Amino acid sequence: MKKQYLFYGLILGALMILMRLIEYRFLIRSHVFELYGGLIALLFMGLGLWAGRKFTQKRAPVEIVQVPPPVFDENKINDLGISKRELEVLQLIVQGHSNQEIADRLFISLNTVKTHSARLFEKLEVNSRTKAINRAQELGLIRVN
Amino acid sequence: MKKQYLFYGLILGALMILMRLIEYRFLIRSHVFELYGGLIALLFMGLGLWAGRKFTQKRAPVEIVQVPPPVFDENKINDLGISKRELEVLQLIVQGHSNQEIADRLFISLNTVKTHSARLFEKLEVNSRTKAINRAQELGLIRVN
DNA sequence: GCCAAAATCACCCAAAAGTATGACAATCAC
DNA sequence: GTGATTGTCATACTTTTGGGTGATTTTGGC
Repeated sequence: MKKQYLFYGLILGALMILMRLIEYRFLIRSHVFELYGGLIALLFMGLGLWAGRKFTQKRAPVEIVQVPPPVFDENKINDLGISKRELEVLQLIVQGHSNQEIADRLFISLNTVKTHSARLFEKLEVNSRTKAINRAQELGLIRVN
Repeated sequence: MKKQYLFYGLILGALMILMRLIEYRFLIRSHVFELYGGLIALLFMGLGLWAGRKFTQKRAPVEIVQVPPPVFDENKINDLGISKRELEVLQLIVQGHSNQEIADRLFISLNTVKTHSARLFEKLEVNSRTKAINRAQELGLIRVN
C-alpha cells in the first residue's frame, strides 16, 4: 500500500516537472498562473482523495439483507399470473437445478425450459435465476417444507 | 499489476497532454485562466476520487464480519476452510447478485470474483451458483434471520 | 525479515443462461 | 367456433458462468 502511494506520488511529481519543462519552452505565461494551477490541482486532489475515501468506506461493507419469513402464499402466484408449469420450473430453479436438469426432469426440451424461465423472470421482474430464487423466497412462492 | 501501473501512468500522461493542448488552443482568448483552473480542478478532483477509492477499497469490506446477529454456524465456515473474502462473495451470490455486480460492490475485478467463487464452489462441492445458494442455506453458512 | 495463506488479476476456453422472435397445437371460456 | 391462454419447440444471438492455469501482491503469524 505504501509503495503505491509513493509510486503515484512520484509519477505525479514527474509529470508536474515535465509540465514545467514544456511550459518553459513556450514561455507563454507568467508564474502566477502556474502557481494558481498547481494550488488548484493540489486542493482538489486532496478534496477528491478525502471524498473518495469517505464514500468508499461506507459503501464497501456488505450489508446483510434480511429475508422476510418465507410463508407460502398461493395468492401471490395468481396475482403474478404464474402458470402451473411455470411454477414447476420455478421450484426446480429454486432447488438449484440447471435448465438442462429441469428439462430432463419435466420431459420437455431445453428450449421450453428457457421459454418458461424467461416468462417467469418477466413476471418476477428479475433478470437472472439467482435473483429469481431470492424473489421467490421473498414472496413466499415456494413451499419450504 | 505492472500493466495496471503502466495504464494509470499513461492515462495520467494523456490527461496532462490533453490539458496542454486545450490550454494552447484557448491561449489567445481572454478567459483562459478560469477555464484552465476549472479544468485542473475537475481533473484532479476526479483523480483524487479515483485514488481515494482505490486506496481504501481493501480496508472497508473487512468490517462486516463483526456484525452481530448470528444464528448461523461459524464452525462450518472454518471447517470448510472458507476465507473471509470468499464468505463475502458467497453472501452476495446468495443475495442474487451477478459476478459483475459483486465485483462492483467489492471494488475488485470480475476475474477476482470468479476466482473466489470457483474456490467457493470447490469447498461447497457444487458446480453452479444456484446450487451454492442451496448448499449455503443448508449448512447455515449465511445469516438468514 | 521470512514464510504461508489470502487476495488480487489475467487469459483462455467451454458450457450455461438469458434475450428476442416466431410458430403451432391443445385447452378452455364465452 | 372463436379467441385467449398455456404449453411446447425452434433458431439465432449475446451475455454470464464456470473451469483451468499461472502469476503477483498483500497480509498475518512467527
